[in-house]
Amino acid sequence: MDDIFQNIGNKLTLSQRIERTLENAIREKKLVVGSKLPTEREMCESFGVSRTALREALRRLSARGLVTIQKGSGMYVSAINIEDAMDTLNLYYDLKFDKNLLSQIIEVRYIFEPEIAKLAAMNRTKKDLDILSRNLVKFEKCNPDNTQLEADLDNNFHLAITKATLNPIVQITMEPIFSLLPRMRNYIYGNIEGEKAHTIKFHKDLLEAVRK
Amino acid sequence: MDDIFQNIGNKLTLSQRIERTLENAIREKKLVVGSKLPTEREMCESFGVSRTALREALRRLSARGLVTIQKGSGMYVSAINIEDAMDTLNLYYDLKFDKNLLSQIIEVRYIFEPEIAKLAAMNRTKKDLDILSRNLVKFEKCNPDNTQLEADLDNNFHLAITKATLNPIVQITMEPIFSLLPRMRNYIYGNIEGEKAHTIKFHKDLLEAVRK
DNA sequence: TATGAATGATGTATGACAAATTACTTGAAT
DNA sequence: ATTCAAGTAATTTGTCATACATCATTCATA
Repeated sequence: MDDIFQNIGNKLTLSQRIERTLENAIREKKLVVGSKLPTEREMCESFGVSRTALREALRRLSARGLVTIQKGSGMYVSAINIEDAMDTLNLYYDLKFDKNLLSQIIEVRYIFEPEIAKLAAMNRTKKDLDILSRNLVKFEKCNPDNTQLEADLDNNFHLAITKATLNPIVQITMEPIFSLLPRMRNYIYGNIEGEKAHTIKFHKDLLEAVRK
Repeated sequence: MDDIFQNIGNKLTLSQRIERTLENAIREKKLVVGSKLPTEREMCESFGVSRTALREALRRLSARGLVTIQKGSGMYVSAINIEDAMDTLNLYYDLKFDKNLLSQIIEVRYIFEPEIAKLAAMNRTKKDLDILSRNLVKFEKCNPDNTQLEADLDNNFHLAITKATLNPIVQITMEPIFSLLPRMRNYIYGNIEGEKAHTIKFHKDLLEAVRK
């Protein structure tokens, strides 16, 4: 056990230690969401660090969505909203995007969505059904050349189903996958023969599943 | 349409504009993953900004996992790894954690995992089955008081199934949900009568599904 | 080859000023 | 005397400049 020689070089920088300290305080709810942080000057004093180090720590926290900074006003603890939380995930998919990923995403959608539809069927309201069937009609009527509108309708259809489940986790889980749809458009439409008819059938099946 | 009076006050700070410029360059692959960025001094000159503004932009980017900074060496464009991508999502779940969320997560797992098992059944190897059945034996033998080991085994079981699907999207999608398991331990074990027996049955069913 | 100095990179500290917001003071009108 | 408004002062974050510390790499030298 030569643990003696390990674990030396990974010491954090000062600003990273400040970042963690503040992050932990937020995680442990010692700093309440919405509350105003002390001013830079005050925090520099209490931490005993320079403005440089403190500011860089706060830049990191704001980039991650934990604090909001308003020039001239102050810095506030902010609740991480879903959009920000998924931003990173979207970026990840963005950078990894290739044809291989495409087929895998389609696979995931085809195995998950029927289950989502079942869950939606248990919690749906009449309004949800109206939204879905109206969307389907529009999609069928839609001019095949208007790929933008088609993609939007398609995307909205699936989002409407996830919302009908009343389970936010489903929404958070699926939305990054749906968000890839616009980028996949060029691959799907035009490239694959009979794709639209196939999509319509898939949507009809889903709608039927949600109805029952 | 009084759009005339909107959209004035939201101009970005200098460091935020630098951040976006670099982010776009990375998204558009003008900056390749793994490549070394110019030094601070060089970028300050070409952007025509101070070191402060540039550094704060790079702090944001590093916090989001887009660049890695090594003291004394330099700054590098880094591939966002899954762990970092999910860090934000985990933080989001962490701060939102309550009993309501708990039941929703369980719901998601119970509707998704059988489908994942089906997909795994099509791509599994014999080795995958061995891992799963060995895990199941360990889990049954495990001392009920050792909640840590139980949770780890449980977690590993589900991770092994997702890996057997050979679809990384499944893994990325499910891992934040699985990662909540350790935090849910106190709620699940001890609080719910017969939970372990129920879990074992669930695992057996999944294993059977993967086998077929 | 191995040691250590020199160089170059990022990390931190300090002081100054710019820009935006907030708080306060002052003044006039009721 | 009270209320409201405008303008000013104070506060706070944003940017710049400079200096030095700390770590990593390079290179010269023994």
